[in-house]
Amino acid sequence: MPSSTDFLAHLNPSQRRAVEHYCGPLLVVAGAGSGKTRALAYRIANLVLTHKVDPENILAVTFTNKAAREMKERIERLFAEREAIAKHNKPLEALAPYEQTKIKSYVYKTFTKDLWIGTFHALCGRMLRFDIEKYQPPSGYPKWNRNFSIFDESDAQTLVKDIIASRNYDDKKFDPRSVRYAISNAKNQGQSPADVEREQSNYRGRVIADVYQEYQKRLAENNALDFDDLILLPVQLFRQNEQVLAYWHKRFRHILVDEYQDTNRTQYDLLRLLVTNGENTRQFNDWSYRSIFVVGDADQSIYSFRAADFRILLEFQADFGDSLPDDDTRTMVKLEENYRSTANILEAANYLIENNTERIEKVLRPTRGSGESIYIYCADDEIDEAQFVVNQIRHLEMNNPELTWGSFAVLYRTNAQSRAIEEILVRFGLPFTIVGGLRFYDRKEVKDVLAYLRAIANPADSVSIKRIINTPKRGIGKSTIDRLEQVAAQTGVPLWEVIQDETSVQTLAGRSAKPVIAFAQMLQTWQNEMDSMPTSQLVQKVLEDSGYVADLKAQGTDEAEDRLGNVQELLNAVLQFEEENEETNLTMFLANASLASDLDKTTEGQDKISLMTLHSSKGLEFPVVFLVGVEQGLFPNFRSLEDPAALEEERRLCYVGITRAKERLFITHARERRLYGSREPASPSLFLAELPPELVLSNRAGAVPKKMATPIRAVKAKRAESDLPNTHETDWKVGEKVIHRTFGPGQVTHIFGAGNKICLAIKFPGLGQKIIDPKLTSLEKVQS
DNA sequence: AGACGCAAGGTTTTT
DNA sequence: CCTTGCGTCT
Repeated sequence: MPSSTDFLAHLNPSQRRAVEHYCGPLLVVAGAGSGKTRALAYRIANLVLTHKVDPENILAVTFTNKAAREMKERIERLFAEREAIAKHNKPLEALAPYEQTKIKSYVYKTFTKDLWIGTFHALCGRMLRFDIEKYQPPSGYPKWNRNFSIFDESDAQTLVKDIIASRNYDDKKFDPRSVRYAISNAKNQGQSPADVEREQSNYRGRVIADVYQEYQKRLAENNALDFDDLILLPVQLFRQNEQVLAYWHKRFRHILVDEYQDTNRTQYDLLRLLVTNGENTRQFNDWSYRSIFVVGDADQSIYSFRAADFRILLEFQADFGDSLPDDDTRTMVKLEENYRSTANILEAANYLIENNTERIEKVLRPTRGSGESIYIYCADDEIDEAQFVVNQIRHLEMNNPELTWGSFAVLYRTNAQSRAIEEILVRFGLPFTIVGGLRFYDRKEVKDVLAYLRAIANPADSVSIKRIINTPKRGIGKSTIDRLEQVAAQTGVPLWEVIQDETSVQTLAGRSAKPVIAFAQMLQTWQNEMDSMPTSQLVQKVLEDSGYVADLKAQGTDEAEDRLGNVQELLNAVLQFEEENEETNLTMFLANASLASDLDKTTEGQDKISLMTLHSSKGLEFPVVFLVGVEQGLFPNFRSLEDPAALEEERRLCYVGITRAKERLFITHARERRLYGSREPASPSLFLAELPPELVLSNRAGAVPKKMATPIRAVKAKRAESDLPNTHETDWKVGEKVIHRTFGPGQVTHIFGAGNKICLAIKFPGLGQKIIDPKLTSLEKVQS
């Protein structure tokens, strides 16, 4: 009979140390591709299996919903495998489907159901559904209740804009975006409006504090929270209510946090409160049956603009640990073995990140062969760049049977850069998908339907009511809405109650009274029905009763057709949510929808070329990666050029990009780029100069003697490929001697491909074998 | 109340 | 260049 800890055998010593950690603090410094997700999943399994920890006592924080889902699946699989062996002495997949299902449902009921795994926001939202009514808001604010709405960024933005307008602040001086940003920042540092005013005691500080305070009051009046509140409110609640804190402290004895470098102050405060039960002592040391286990990589901290602070990671040992130096400490483990990328790619990444000052010393150790060189392509402009990328993809896909479209990723600094690439991909008819961009839940029609649902679940949500009161058109105009709202504000009665009162509506709305009353009645009917039918059924009813779908159908345009499709997709999302979760209700679905992101949908198995920003690529990996637009001012972005800390963050972003590649990495930059319409000259990014030259091939002048750096220009000149010298299969013979402009003399050992789509394997004395495409690199034949 | 036209502004964005 | 938002016109 295999022991319950058999799975530990596959781990390297560092991973094993991490996974076997039981009580006390542990910082796992995990480089890219070092198996950290695995370590997290295994440790959770090990806590339950070896240390008999009740799953209820485990809290695991991930950075995306997708990561949470994958973690759950991984743990479920681990348990199921073990269960299969224990019960039937066979691996899981050797069992009949019926037995497999039985085991999986047993595993779910006894282990994974009670684990709390999710993002900070999802987990805090869940805690608040229990305890938000115990929170005492500042005086003058109404209390929140468990049906609270979650306002997304655009809701928040609109609210700030309204407030700035209503208080007659100059919106030139106080751009709603930057004010919203300042408020968000304050919340993420745990600062109240008063704190903001104290810290910034000039006019601007006073205005921001004033808007912040009013903003918070309006959120309370709408029984709504923004993303930041989801974390901040539990922190404040824990500080004001010992019993509530004690409950959660006792419950979550083992806390695990992934991507710890991206934690902000408020999230840190939350963790600290949960771990220490609010003890003030700097050195908390009652670690019986308790642990805090964080995993992160300061070199991959790329969200400081969202108030993430990787110094929290750097300070972990001072906060929770023994503060001993690296070699002696028992509270830090480094995972440095990389299982993802070739040695060349890793060396380039290591070499680049060495240029940063603020970091924990760490190198990625390769476990694989050296692989291909990194190729840097200097393009004429963004169109040439896109052509190069697409040509390379077609060429590689054709000549490497193991590569499919899904093996390729194109990564860029800004979303706008996807355009040029898209156009060329469309022209060649290649399948691709753009990850990120406009979220499904941000589409107008989806937001409309969600606003209906929010208004039903949370009548206090006036923002949602205003959104839908005249959508579709019911003849309720702006002036009517303004009047109703004014009365609501002046009498302190929520908008929802004002429109419920027929006599008030009659006097206020005049001609529009009828439709307002009809709307209010419709809303009330839905509210009464909400608990007596499944959410999916309610949604269907709302879509019909409201006339929303009928209105879209009546429009009959292509756009309306698209929107109908999205509305249908939303209904599918409700159905799927009901299937995946045992007990669901409207509020739970809405919370889920508010916290969902475009990055959560799985792209695996789609077999499409992925286009995304560098930020979105974190945590992913691809056999072939193209890093495009690597130019000074674009990447690093011009806003970072003056600020050393910001520049280091850009460098980490570059590091993230490089380490996404498993087999091959291409980096491109253009001499000239269209920017807001005009053509701007562009120069290569300083990061290019920070890559080890001996690992890089390039068509650029400067990297090599000038006169030889020409062959790619020939492609540019629209010459047929067959016209290029020495690019056809028949031009080459195994054993031929050549001179490469970077590697020097070498000998051809293999010819791959056929016709003019070929690659040569060339052995360079002292450098080993490299695979070279004669179309991309100048090779001089040596007569022997 | 709604459509249309012009002006302004445009890093990244897990939640 | 392209999107978004606001203001004016009907």
